[in-house]
Amino acid sequence: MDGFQKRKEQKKRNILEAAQQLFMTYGVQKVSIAEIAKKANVSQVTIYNYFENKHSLINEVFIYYVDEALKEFETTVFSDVPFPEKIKKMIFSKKRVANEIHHEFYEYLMKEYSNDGNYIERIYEEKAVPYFTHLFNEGKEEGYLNPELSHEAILFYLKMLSEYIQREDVYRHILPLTEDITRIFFYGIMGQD
Amino acid sequence: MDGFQKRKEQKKRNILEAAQQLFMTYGVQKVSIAEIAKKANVSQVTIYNYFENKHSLINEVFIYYVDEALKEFETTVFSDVPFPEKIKKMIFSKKRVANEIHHEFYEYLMKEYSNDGNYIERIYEEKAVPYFTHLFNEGKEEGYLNPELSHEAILFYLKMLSEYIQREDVYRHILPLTEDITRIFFYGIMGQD
Amino acid sequence: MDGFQKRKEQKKRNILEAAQQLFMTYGVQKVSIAEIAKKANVSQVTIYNYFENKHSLINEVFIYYVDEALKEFETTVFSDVPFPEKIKKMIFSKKRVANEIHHEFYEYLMKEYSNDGNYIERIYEEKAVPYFTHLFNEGKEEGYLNPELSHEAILFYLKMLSEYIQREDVYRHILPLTEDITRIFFYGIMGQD
Amino acid sequence: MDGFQKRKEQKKRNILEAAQQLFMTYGVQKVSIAEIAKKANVSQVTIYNYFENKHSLINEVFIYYVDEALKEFETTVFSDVPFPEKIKKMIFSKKRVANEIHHEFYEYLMKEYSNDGNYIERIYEEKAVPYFTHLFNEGKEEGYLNPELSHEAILFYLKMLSEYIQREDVYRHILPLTEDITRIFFYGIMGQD
DNA sequence: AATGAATGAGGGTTCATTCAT
DNA sequence: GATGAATGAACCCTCATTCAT
Repeated sequence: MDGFQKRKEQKKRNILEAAQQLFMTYGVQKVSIAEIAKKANVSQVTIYNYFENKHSLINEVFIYYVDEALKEFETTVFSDVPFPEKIKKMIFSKKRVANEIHHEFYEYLMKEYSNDGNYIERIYEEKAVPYFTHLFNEGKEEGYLNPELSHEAILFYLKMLSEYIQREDVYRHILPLTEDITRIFFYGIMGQD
Repeated sequence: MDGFQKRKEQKKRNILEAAQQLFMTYGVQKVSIAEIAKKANVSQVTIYNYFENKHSLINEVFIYYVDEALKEFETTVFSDVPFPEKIKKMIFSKKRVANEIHHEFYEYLMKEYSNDGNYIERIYEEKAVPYFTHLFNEGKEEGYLNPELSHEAILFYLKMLSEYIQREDVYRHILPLTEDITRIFFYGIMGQD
Repeated sequence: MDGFQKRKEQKKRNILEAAQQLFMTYGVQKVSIAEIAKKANVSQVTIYNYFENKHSLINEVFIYYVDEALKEFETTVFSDVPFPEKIKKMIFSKKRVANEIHHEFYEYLMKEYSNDGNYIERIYEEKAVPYFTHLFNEGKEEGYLNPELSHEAILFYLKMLSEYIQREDVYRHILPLTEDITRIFFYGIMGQD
Repeated sequence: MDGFQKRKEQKKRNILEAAQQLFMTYGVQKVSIAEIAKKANVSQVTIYNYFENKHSLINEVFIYYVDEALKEFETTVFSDVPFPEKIKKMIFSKKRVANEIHHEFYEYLMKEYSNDGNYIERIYEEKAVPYFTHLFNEGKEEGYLNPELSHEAILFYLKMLSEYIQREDVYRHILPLTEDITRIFFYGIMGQD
């Protein structure tokens, strides 16, 4: 890729990142193309040179986002730390992790253009699920996971937790509860005697 | 309250309910005043006669909604069923329960008009928290709750679970996992021997 | 129809007429909603309150236009003047006559929304054609029309002539030719001896 | 002209022809510079290297078009067929002939940039009119033309007919009427006894 | 109190045209 | 000379809100 292409890619990435930030802060619908253009320091039309329309942009932001999250997730899963640490990291990492798909994006795509969502979902199944399987098997071998539990149920909790914690309004409130939340995840509200 | 007032109240309630339904189906931003007016069989201006502006309407819908949820919650807490049943009901009831505040409403109010949210929050604290305390004490007495856990942490899980499950897209996928999810909530992913 | 309705109708007519004039002067595409609004002394949105979108407006202008032309045409056909006079009037009347459908309108509707055109065409066939038949029969009886000629061919000339003459740029140039043009229509370029 | 110049000329012609085709199919206004560039396989800027702006391009396309038509016209006029055949050919040739100037082009130039039109008109007068004179004299000599008729009036009919028939929507409908239309042109609607 | 009518502000999108390489 | 990238202006249309009855 020559310098020309490179700069183009860079600009596209700028737009994507500006859009991503704004989308996450204000929601997809509230953000206008004009705002994104301003934040990315380009004209509105430039955005249209890179993306067919707003929906395309949203879609690409979404893919960009999921890709980045997947990478981070992979790193965590194959890192050299004990199982509980991995779990903790996945739950509380304020950085986005793969098992979490921001709610509004998802709903938006699902509702408005239901077919596109499937594409995302497919990628997700193909890439993320194997990582989870790996992780859960590790957990079981080390005795941290009740082998009778279905992967789906555990996954459900993980997704829910990390997605929920991702939310600004939530995150602020639960920082002091970190320990207890982890405990509940591992031992339940009943705890162990 | 005379018949006049009564009819007036009724009309207001019509508007609130029309708005609520539309908000929940399409999201707050996607719903226009015109649509609400149509669904409530009134003119747009009539809505402005009852509510200062769209935000006021959203706010009142929100309050209306929380009130209804609180009532339902109260019924559950003081009902004559075992503790685990109550928990299950709170988590999986597809009907709205008080510990759950619909995501988009909440975010909307928080983000756009952060002061108003406090009002809601205050009501919430004053009414809902005591119910929770009652519930959790009952749980502890009956040995279902690890007394070392903070109420906040348990509450966090409850809210998260019920809110998350409320989502259409989630609900469909986790019905078969009901048992496991409850189990994790009570005993954690590690389970008990 | 009460005064309320009446004023509404009047306003709609204002918009239609403003639009019609602009369309005829500058062509359908060159005219913006803003211009029409300005000329009709209303806001842009008011136009959208009366017409679904620009295409709807064009369509209604078109119908309005055809209707008026039909009325005028009817008057001419059943008026108490000799056949050649009627023909002359139909050809040279700078006012629009029914056998003429402005080119750009027609092309626009045909090209962009080909189904709508059929509706117009149907009305046209049902209403205009009988008038023409009446006129042509009169012409034949009085010996002004070669009975061997098909109605279609004569109609073709009539439409063509009046539509063509309607054009500003053409009209200016052919005023002095009126007599000859009529002559050619009746007797052809060969003339009669 | 060296090979360099030649290639340059070729490129310019490519652009002109691409533009002409698009203009005739979709109308002048509907065609964007981007589309022309795509069809001519050049960049948008290249078009601006050859033509000052869109209007210049339209203008040159127009001239290009008239030139081609003139050539064709010349061929017809001086061809070795009887007068009536020439006339028929000029009227019904679906190929463009010189006495016809495509409506939209003409209107566009006349309306938007009325001064330029004169230039075209001048060329037209200087080149086309002599051909017509030649043709009409031939017609008179052979007894096909009423010598009392002004050339202008006959020309008017010719232009009108060929231009009108050029229109897609018209052409389809009048094919079966060819004979009658010619007859009317020669003998009028009254016919001859 | 209720409504039909009207509107200013703003959103997404397109286009002719220019900049920079 | 040729191009990819960038843009200001304009267009169609929507929406929360107000006016006038």
